[in-house]
Amino acid sequence: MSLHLYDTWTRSLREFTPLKPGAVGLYTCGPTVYNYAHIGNLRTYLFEDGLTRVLRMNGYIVNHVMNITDVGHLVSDGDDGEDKMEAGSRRTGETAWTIAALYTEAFRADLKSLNIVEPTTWCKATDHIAEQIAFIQAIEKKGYTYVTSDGVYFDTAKQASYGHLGRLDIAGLQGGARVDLGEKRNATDYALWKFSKPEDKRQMEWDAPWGRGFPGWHIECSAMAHKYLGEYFDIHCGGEDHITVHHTNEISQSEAAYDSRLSNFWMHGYFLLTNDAKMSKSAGEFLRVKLLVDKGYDPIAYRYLCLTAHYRSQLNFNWEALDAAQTALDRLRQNVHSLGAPGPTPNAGYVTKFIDKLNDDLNFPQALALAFEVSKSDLPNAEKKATLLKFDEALGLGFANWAPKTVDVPANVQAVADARWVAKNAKDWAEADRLRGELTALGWAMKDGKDGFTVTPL
RNA sequence: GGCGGGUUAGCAAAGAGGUUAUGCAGCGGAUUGCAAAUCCGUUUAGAGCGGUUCGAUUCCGCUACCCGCCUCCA
Repeated sequence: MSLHLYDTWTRSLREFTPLKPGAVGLYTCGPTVYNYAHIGNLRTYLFEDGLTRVLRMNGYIVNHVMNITDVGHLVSDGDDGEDKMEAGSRRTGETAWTIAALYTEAFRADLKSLNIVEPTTWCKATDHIAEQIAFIQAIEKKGYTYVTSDGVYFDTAKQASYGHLGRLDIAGLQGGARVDLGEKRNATDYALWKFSKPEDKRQMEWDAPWGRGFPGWHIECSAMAHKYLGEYFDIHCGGEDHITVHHTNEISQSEAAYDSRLSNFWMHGYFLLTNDAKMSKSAGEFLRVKLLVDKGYDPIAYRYLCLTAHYRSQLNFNWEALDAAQTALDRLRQNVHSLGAPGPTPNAGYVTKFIDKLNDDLNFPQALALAFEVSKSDLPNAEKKATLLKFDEALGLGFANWAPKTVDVPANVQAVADARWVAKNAKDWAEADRLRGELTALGWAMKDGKDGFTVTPL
């Protein structure tokens, strides 16, 4: 089947056809680099990585743009909280610029550890201040802005189309508003430009026609997506939380400036839950890839775990599930490795079936199940291997480069093992068992094979 | 308060109106001097109540519970 993707804009599955034949313009909302990414954040990037891999498998050239938010993202409460970068700076004593560089590098290392293909273009908000100011001016020219004592705001009441993506019920919103409006005219109005307060002594601030300050959060994505992908491109992605506010406002800005809803498809990855609650940076558990590694897991096991659930379902993380993923991954890799050299062509029937599953809105759980079916099938080894390597172009589990870990065996351990092998072959079971005990005491396990043995640390 | 999603076996999690999801764990067997690994087989399902249907875990309704967004957020 041809590629079908779920579009949040229409709330339905739609056939994907690129706006320009053969090429796909993709924008994915990147991290705010004020802290490390947790594995919940990374689930969304894994979903987007799966998407780009499937697009490429369908033969498209993907122009993937991801932003780095290094300014303007406020800590709390609507539009009057503290800037996250400045807060991070105060917390650590480093400059805001150093913080941004540090966490950007950490983020890229996390992506790499999960075998996520990097975007073709990275763009930083602070490198595009001029574009953002120009974008705000375009919106201003159309008459959608107003100025308060603390910034320039978008007047959402003037935009009849506002809120379609999130299916916002504006009246209902106002009834339950939890945030003080301040000088904002409407609950849904949002900041385009914020003025520096003299007492804040900001490290990141710029001159603009309305006054010295910094850009609002939503404007960076609209401005940079516009710059790198044009007024209307194929797919825009982010986490499910972006549906009602961030993406709604990106669309709002773009419709105001140049009458475009920015992207043909809007896709959203759903949250990772821990203990049946959202994992968040501001509260509760904060699991980083580093913690998984410290606990002895391969980061790819986390990737595997994410593949077992559909991107539009929330995934409930627990350690038992990660254990299961690690074990399954190890066995699958070992199996693929043991198949030897791949043949020239994968099995066409299985590949078609595989792509069909992925083309049905990225059904990775079923695609993965198919990988197990192939692994257990009676295809010749070379063809089986070629097929599974082909699958891995989408799965990204790194089959091609994986090999069992080789360990250096200390000479004394090797000597005991050799002695036990001799005893075993002489059917001297008492001696063989005694030497096995000796190896255990040394911290090593010995596994007998048909023609030899292996020793591994316990 | 408004809007949206969910409830599947021990755990995680899919599809499909009637035919084994899958993985991990468990259990049984083969193999092994014993182990380990591997292979084969296999037990546990679909919140409750009602409706539609020859047939529903799958469609519809109600109830209960859970989660997300509406506020920084992946």
